[in-house]
Amino acid sequence: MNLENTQVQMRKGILEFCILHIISRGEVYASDMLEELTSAKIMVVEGTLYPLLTRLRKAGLVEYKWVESTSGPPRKYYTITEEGLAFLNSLGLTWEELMNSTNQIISEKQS
Amino acid sequence: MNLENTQVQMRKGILEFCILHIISRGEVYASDMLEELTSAKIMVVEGTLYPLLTRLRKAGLVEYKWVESTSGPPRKYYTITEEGLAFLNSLGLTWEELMNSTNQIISEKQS
DNA sequence: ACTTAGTACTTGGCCATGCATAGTACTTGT
DNA sequence: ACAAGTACTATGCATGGCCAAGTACTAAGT
Repeated sequence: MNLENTQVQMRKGILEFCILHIISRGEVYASDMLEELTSAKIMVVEGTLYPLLTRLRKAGLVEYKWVESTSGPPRKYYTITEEGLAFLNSLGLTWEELMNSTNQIISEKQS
Repeated sequence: MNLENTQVQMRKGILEFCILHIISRGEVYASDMLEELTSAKIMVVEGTLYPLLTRLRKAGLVEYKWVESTSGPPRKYYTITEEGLAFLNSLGLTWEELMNSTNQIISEKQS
């Protein structure tokens, strides 16, 4: 029951939401996402991101195509699917509700 | 990869935060917490709450005392400890940061 | 007295997910 | 050739929410 562990738990589910959103804005590959997540101070490592992308693809929420790179191996560029967009919308609502609920609770004063 | 599942994931970690906060506001027992969480639209069931309370107690973040009830079996009334208060403060910061980070990402427009 | 219903708490096992770690494959620079 | 950098893959672990079943105590009905 340490702080770091709880922080990890808080990120669960949110990550999926954030990544779907990033992909929905245009073609990106893994390193793009890592960069954006890091700049938003959401720490993510490869070992988390890649399996998640695989899950999203298997669920039909995203697709990818191989694109040759001028430096290094080819990259998987991801795009969101129709189904992914619908899912993203639902997640947006869920996030809104969760934020409201939590803020409602922590704004209650001592009774 | 269904919606309900992701909603569960999003709640992870947040729950701990919410419950600690509720306890910090005064003595409560499990049903009080369930009621408040439900009224804030955070769905929680017994099988989730009781193990969590046990974890919090083992970690020294909360304490409880048995109190006789006029109707039904005695109840465990929980209070927060010094250590729990400190932990709660850290979680508050973490929640703030997570909200900011997530909102930063989902507010980015199509590039 | 016995049964039924309601309340409070407990326990064991399942599953999804983030993460650590190690490994593969390709390209470029020296 | 070799090293370094980049991109992706695979395995196994720990955490924690949830389901389901169970225990224990009290109060009300007959």
